[in-house]
Amino acid sequence: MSGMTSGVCVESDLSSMLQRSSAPSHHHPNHHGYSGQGQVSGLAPMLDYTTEMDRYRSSIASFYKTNVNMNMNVTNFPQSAKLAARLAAAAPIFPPTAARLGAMATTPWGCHDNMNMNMNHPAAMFWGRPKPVAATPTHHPHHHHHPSATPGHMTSSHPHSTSMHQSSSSGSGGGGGGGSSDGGGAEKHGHTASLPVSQGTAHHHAMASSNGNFLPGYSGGTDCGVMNKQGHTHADMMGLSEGGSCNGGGVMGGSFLGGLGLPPGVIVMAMGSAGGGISDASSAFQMTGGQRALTDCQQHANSSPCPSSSSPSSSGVTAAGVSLSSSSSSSSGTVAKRKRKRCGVCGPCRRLINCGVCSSCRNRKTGHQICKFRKCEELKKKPGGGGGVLERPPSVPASEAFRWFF
DNA sequence: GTACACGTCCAT
DNA sequence: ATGGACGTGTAC
Repeated sequence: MSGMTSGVCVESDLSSMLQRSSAPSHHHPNHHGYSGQGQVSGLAPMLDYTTEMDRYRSSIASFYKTNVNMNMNVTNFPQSAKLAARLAAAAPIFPPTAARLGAMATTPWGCHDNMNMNMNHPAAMFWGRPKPVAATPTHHPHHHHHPSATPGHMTSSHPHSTSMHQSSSSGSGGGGGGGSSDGGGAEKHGHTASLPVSQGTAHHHAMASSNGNFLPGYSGGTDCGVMNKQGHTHADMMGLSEGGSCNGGGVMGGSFLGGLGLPPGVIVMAMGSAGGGISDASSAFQMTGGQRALTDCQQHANSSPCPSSSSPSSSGVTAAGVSLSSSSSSSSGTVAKRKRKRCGVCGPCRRLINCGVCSSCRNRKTGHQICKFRKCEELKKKPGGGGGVLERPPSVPASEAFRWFF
């Protein structure tokens, strides 16, 4: 951010300079100790110009760097990104609209920028054109953006740094277990590699950012494979993104917008599954999610295709997501605060074997914790999570279900 | 009863 | 803020 800020700042500086090129006085005494003193009134402008240009260039560079590293610079456009995401999620059938709206949302926002340029909007709008928000609607062609993953992905997913950490250290170890190798090592690699904006489609990032749930072991033949084809393994591959995964919304936007990608029919069908074809999705979950996949649905009761109705296994769980089980405390009217369960569909959940090297594995007896690499993404988040009714609608269900179709 | 794993507390 | 230890709920 600082880089961006400076970039903006410089830009204004430069523009102002250009406007009054001959003006000996500068309003940036900080940058040039002598400039403000008018000692070399004749050369000062020239020197300043040069230095300013240098700074200008470097700033631009840093700005780009920052943006790219920020995962499509979404963080710069949280509002629009969210909006777009929501729209996409809300009206998945018409992603173009959502996308467009998302883009629109961006525009005014940038224009609203205050004089302080806190948010660097001007700069973002100008320099960031190739990526950000536009990102939401534009480069969907290839990657699938997860509605929730988009905003704040980088930050929120950072908790992962932990696992990433481990993966790198234990690296092969983590994946070693199932030969899943977890791409721990490839992670960083992906980041640096995808820096250039020149890549027609910044799919690497988007992909990665949205993805996350994919452990190499599972990634085979899945939608996200697109990325693999690129030969890049993104940092988030370890299952970073919250509920990441190549989600439906993004995919749809992409396929519809770009006209490429998956057959519309398939997409529609997939989305339908999230709501109507629940059974399909759930079965998929069951297949790979493990025995608990079904019961886990209690977490997503709000928006997910919880197969509770069809799964007797989930004893005390109800469609409302509220525990009616006689067991737990719900002594009076207070909603029981049941233990959350694994979502069963995220990357970690789908992982079947323990790494055997993480602290949890090593201290299994005393730690009572599940392998770090198997720790459900959902459980890593705060329990409350703000209800997440709108914030991240179908983080797992819809998107995850979607995934199974590719 | 046992094993597993989530939630919480506490140390760093 | 992060990670470890422990209590305890849940499933078998």
